[in-house]
Amino acid sequence: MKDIIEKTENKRERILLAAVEVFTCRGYNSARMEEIAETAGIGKGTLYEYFDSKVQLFNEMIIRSWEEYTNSLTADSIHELTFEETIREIVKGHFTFSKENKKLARILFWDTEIMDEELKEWMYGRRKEQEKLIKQLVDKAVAAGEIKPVDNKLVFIILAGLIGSIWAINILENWEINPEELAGQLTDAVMNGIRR
Amino acid sequence: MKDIIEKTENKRERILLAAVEVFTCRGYNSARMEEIAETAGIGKGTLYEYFDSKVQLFNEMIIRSWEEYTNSLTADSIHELTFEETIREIVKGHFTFSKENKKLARILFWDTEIMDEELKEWMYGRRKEQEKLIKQLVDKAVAAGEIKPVDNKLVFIILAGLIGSIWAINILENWEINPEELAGQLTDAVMNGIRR
Amino acid sequence: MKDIIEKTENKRERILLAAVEVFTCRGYNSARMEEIAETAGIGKGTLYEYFDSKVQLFNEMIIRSWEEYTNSLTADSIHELTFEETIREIVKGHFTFSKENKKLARILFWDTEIMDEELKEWMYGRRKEQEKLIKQLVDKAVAAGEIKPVDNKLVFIILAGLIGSIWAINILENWEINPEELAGQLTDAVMNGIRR
Amino acid sequence: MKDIIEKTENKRERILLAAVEVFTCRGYNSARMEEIAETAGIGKGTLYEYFDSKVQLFNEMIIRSWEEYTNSLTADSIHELTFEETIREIVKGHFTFSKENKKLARILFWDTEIMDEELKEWMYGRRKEQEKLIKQLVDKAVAAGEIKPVDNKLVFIILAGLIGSIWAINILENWEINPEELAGQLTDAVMNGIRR
DNA sequence: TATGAATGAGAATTCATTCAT
DNA sequence: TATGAATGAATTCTCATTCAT
Repeated sequence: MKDIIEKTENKRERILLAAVEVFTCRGYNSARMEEIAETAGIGKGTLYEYFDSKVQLFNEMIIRSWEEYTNSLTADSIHELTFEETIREIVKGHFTFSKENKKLARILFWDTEIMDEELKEWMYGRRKEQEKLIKQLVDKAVAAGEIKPVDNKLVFIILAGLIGSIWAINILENWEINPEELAGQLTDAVMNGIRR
Repeated sequence: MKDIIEKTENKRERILLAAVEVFTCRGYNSARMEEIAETAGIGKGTLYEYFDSKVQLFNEMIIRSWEEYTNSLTADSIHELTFEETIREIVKGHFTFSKENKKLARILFWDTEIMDEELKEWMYGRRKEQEKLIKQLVDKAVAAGEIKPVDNKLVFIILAGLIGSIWAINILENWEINPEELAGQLTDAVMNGIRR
Repeated sequence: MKDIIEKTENKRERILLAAVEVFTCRGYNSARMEEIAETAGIGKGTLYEYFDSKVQLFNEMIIRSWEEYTNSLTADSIHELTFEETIREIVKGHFTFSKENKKLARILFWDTEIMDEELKEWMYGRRKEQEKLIKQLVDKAVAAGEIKPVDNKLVFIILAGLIGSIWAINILENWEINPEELAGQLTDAVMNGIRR
Repeated sequence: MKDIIEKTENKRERILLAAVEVFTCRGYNSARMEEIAETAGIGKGTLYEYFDSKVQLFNEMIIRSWEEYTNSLTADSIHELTFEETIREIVKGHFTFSKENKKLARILFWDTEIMDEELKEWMYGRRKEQEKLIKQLVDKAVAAGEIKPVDNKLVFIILAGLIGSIWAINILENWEINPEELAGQLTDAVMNGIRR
């Protein structure tokens, strides 16, 4: 991480990278602006040339991280896949991201305490987008006869749940499982159920 | 809430109720001991007659709330139910509790950052208990031929995910859904899958 | 000490004994009224039935202890002794008291920080009394030709100094010396000097 | 004092000077960090840029003051003096320092209660150094036949006593005496005794 | 533009003292 | 008279933010 930060020329970029590092390690409240500055290799005062306040820096960091996350999810090929394949890809992508960015994932998906109203609203908007996307997928799959005519909101809940659960497993334990394999099993369970 | 606190005679109880109120509204770090005292209708110093520190008060509040939660889940009849019925009861119970204790539920199930090591360990133990319980249910159901010979850890993940997801939905929106109905639909999806 | 306190019937007395115990162990600032109450075997509120405040309790304790100290010094036979014998008795008496009441001695003779103006003045008066006494002894001895026609204030300084020094030695180290012997040596030095 | 502080450019220095002022006037426990800051003419937070805590500031102040004290004592010519002259110089030096730093002297030489273990040990070491020095002087003087073959510890006690006494006289009264004169008289008494 | 020394508002906690019982 | 639960003023220390250089 240090190397990446050091190599980055753009100051704003360096600060954001340092913010990820420090906020995820310490949590919002325990993170010190000074440490962020040090990690970015700049002076404390310089932070305030690029960001108005701690909370604004945090918000921008979250927004940036979220964009990285969604970029990592959206494969170009997604439109040509079946519903089942799509679900598998989404679960796998999320799991991979969570595995690589354990602590960031927690803040991103669960630490609502530290968010101010502005960020909460922004986050709500993003989640709604996700929800809409999933619902479209479901509706398309239902129309195509691929799955039962199930409530699309229900499917979203199930998927969001699985995804959250994966994070929890990921964070609380050190479960060494292959993203590919887990995605396959979960998708199978969702598609076919567990009844004999 | 105010009325309930005012009616409570026992001081320790009043403080714990006030703590739930303030910690859940503000989050741990933004919660002020003074506000908790005011909410409890007592002096600031009195808090410290009953609890050693802010962190201890928080921990006791969490532990107490968890116990209330588990008490609300465990129906006496659980041993006579089929696996499917049991799952439905668990989901319903969790949803009901989460609906009634929205903000508490977030802290209880997701805000692990603010917990100190002691509390984290305690919580981890409780979760392991839950996990064990679910796994036993799964194994029994598999043995009885009720469900496929599925990995019991996988089922736990799925259930924990659904449960977490319900909370998220619950908190982010004001989704007016009947616990009974939701529990039925989710259980059906888990049992039978969504494939046509 | 505990036994003595327990045996004492008079409440005021018990509190004063407990105050000596706690103030000398903890120092004024670290002493807690609650601990004094506990040591005295009474309720915290009861302290305030007998003493107006912490500082007043401290003052009364000091005054009482000082009286005990001076009582221990004044032998009845003092008027029949020579100057040299008197000095020896005073040094010995002080040393014995300091040995038995190490911590009390420090507070009594040196901890002026914690004294309020009232107590400081009282203490000043007591010291002046001592000074006057010594000066009278010196003048008498000079008149009797027992010692050189030395400035009586100087002798007081020397004696007070020796006495303070004894306490310091006493407290800082654990010097195992016989009061009798030390008194003899010091008195000899003072009387005859150290020049060969 | 105020002027000296105001003239001092170095912040650390200003704080130490202010600390002497406030700690000696109020005593450790009654001294407020805020008052020290005000006296130093800086903000409260700035104190903590230079010193970690109240106790650390106090310790550094003591150590610094002690060094000033010992520097003031050690004349270069001390090795060429006779024992009697040396004693006279030491007493005079101590008296001069005590006169100029009345309240500081009390804390430095007598207020051991408020010192934490670390500082107590440091102080104990310094005192042992002094003791060793005096003992060497005594042994040399005995060997040279300058004084009686007296116990060197006894002489240390006597000297330490005189020195302590001087402070006490100094602080409790406003005795206007010439250091030179007092040193002469005391040294004479110690050397020759007071017996006619 | 970059800096970091200086700041002071704000928070947890303590404990002498009060007062209803 | 005796009590101890309740109190809140007072204190240390933190750290985001500012601003002179």
